Parts: sequence; structure tokens; C-alpha cells
Amino acid sequence: MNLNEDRTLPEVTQATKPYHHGDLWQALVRAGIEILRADGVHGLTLRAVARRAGVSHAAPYRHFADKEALLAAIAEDGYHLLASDLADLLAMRQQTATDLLRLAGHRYVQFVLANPDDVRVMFSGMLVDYDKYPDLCAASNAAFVLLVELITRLQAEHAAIQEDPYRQALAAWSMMHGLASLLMEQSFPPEIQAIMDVDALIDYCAGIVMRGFRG
Amino acid sequence: MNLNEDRTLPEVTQATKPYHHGDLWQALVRAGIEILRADGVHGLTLRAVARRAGVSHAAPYRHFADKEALLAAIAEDGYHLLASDLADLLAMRQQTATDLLRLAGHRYVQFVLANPDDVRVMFSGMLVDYDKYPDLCAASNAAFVLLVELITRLQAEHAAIQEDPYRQALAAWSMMHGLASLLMEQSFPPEIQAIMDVDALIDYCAGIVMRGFRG
DNA sequence: TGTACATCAGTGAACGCGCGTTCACTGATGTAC
DNA sequence: TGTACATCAGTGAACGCGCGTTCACTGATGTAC
Repeated sequence: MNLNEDRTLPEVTQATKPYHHGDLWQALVRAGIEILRADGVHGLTLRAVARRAGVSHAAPYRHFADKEALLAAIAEDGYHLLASDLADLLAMRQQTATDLLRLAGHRYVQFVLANPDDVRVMFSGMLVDYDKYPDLCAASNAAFVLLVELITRLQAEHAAIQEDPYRQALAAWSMMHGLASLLMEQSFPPEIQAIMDVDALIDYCAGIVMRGFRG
Repeated sequence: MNLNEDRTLPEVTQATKPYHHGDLWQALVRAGIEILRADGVHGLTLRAVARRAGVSHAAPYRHFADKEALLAAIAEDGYHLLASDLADLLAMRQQTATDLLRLAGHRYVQFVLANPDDVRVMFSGMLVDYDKYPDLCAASNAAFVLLVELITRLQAEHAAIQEDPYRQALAAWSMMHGLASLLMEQSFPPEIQAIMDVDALIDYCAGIVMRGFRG
């Protein structure tokens, strides 16, 4: 599965629509993601999600305790995407870990820039209280574990000094997350952002991190 | 002025309260910041701000076009704080630029952790559309310029290679912003976050950036 | 195989909510003469 | 110095809004006998 894969569902026409949906849970999550990408966080209301899934606005309550629970499911989906993307990278055995880490950075930042509102749902403590959703934490951790594995491989290739790989993972993630966030929210001065080559900047930051790992 | 300075105003009692406020603009911004710190973004409604400033809920419209304009003013205040804090650092001439940059990192992250909702207002594109508030952009840029000056000094001390200081500033900010954001939203795996020494982690990340700057 | 019944998914009307915002107003202030 | 008037800050009642959520319901499904 790829971070930029298109996963829209075929719309259910009025004629084919049965009383029982079959997999409304999934459909609601998908509908939520689609609304997020089309209209952003502000457009993401439970009623809009139900509408898009072709179901009454009370139906989601059969599957989610409240709106936050749906947001949590959407965020969880985002982490699964990140994780499976990282897993794909790790499966590319012919590449050096250095190249893979750089590539992971590019994909991460580009995912954030392409789907800013997914990321807001995932990373904004305003919207979802992680403590209430252990599955969400697990999904997040699963992605992190893969990053740690990548770092471990970097160490095995002697491209990073042998030290706590978790710490290195935190630093690498911080760098790319900060870069992605500041780009996404256009926090950099506009005249700089205007002339900036995003890919070159990602490479530059990845380079700094990797030089830092070499001790 | 310090990043952690207490700036609460003395409350205006009913007896002393005149019909005209004097400086309601400022009072509303202060009230907004106080609410932000006490109740978070969710508690920050125009009506609550007016209430706290001791004024009718329609009064703010004499000074702000709408709620977003107040948020923009609050965000702007945040950047002024960051900028004056950086300016203080730059005035400490007896310290090396290396130490100053490390110190700036610590202060930045600690400000974010101490005032998460200030930061959400400043950096969440969900809340304020920067394009509509040139003063806000200017305040943000002013802080960034000071960071660039710090980087330039780092180069002068040969602690960083001579290259585009803006790029280095973007990278340094990204690292610290990412670290601060992920810590603030508790995005790191809980069992790691639990045993983590935040200050040591900030030092570690600052070290990586600075090693990266040395080429 | 057929019937009775429990179970559960989805419906649609209804509610309450506090919010942002508007509006006609009133009170205070300052300035021109 | 005193008066008339324009200006502007703050008031309080009112509105509309779409939202999240609840509830009594109905339709479909599967299982026990």
C-alpha cells in the first residue's frame, strides 16, 4: 500500500442500497477521510460523514460512541498508512539504510503536505485524546517501531554510531515532523517559502540528521 | 521580557469600572491568553473573553472584526514573546553562539510545553489564516530574522560552515519545532515518553543539528 | 422446512446548546464656536 | 468658560446556525425448535 494510493469507494446508488449496509464502520471512516481531503477539518461533521456514506445522521452512533471516536479511527488509519509505507521501504533490501531513511523523510513530508487535514486529525491534541483510544496508540507505536528498525539497520551499516536507536528515531522524526509542519502551516517567511525547493530542503535536513548520527 | 513572565492584569472591580475601558484592545488580548492557558483552545470563545475582560459580549466587535482577528492578535503576541526572548539571548555577548543556540532550543521547547494552546493558536492553520493578517506575518518573520542572526554568528565563530544561513535556520527551527510538537501532543510512544529526560533530549537534538552545521 | 422470537442496524423527528454576529440604543468624550 | 454637536465605545436583546446527541421506532437477519 502506498501513502498516495487512491482509496475512494464506488458510490452506492439508491437502487442497490440495502437496509443493512454491510460494513458501515469502514464506509464511515472512508467517507470521513474523503471529506477531510475535500473540505478539511472544518467540513468534517458527523452529519456530513453520514450523508456521504448514504446513511441517516444517527446511524454512525451504531458504530462510534461519539464524533471523537470516529476521528480516532481516521487517525488510526493514517498511522496504518504510515506504517505500511515504512514497511514497504524496509522491504527494499537492495537499498542502503541511508537511502531508505532519506526516502522515508521525503515520503513523510510529502504525505503531510498532500494531506494536511489528515495530519491535523492525527497530531492535534485539540481533536483526539489519545489516552481514550489504545488502538490508536498502538497504531502510532507500530509505525514508530518500524522507524526504529530502520535506524537499527543504519547502525548495522555503520552509517550511525551505536547508541540508543530510540533516541535517534525521536530525533529523526522530530526533524521531519517539524519541517513538514512548518511547511504545511506556511510558518516560514513567505518570501523564503516562495523561492524554496522543498525536495532540496528535505534532503538538506535529512543530511543534517544523518551527519549528526555519524557522531 | 521573558518567555515565562506572568502578565495577568489586576481585575477591574465593579466600583472602579468606567464606561469607557481605556485599552480594551489590549485587555481582550490578555484575557484571551489567560483563558487559553486556563481552559485551552476550547474555552477560548469571544463571549468568554469579553466576560473575562468585564465587558459585554458585543464590545469586542469595536476592536476586532471577528473572532479570528482576536486569535491573530493573540498569535502575534506569541511571536513578539519569542522574538524578545531571542533578542535577550543575542544580547548575552559573553556566551558563544553555540551555547546560545542550544539555550534558544531549550527555551523554545519549554515555552511550547508550558503553553501548548498558545502554540496551537500560533501554528495551527485551522484557527488563523495568516494571509489575512500581515502584522502577524511580520511578527513571525521578525522572530525568524533573529534566529538567522544567531546562525550567522555561529558561522562567524566557525561553528557552522559558511552557507545560506536561512537554510540552516529552517533546519534548526524544524528540529526544535518538531521535537516540541511531538512532545506536546504526546505523539511519542508513552513508555518512551515516560522514561525520557526532556532536557537531555533537547540537548541531543541540538547537538545533532550543530554537528550537521559543521559540515 | 416453517414459524416465533431475539437481536441488532438503520431511521427520522426532536432537542438543547452556546456560539458568533448584528442592531438599534445609550453613555461618555472631545472639539468648534 | 459654556453650549451644541459629532464621534465613538460599550450595551443588551435578539437571531440564526448547524451541530452533536437522544429516542422511540422499524426493517432485516439469524437462530431455536
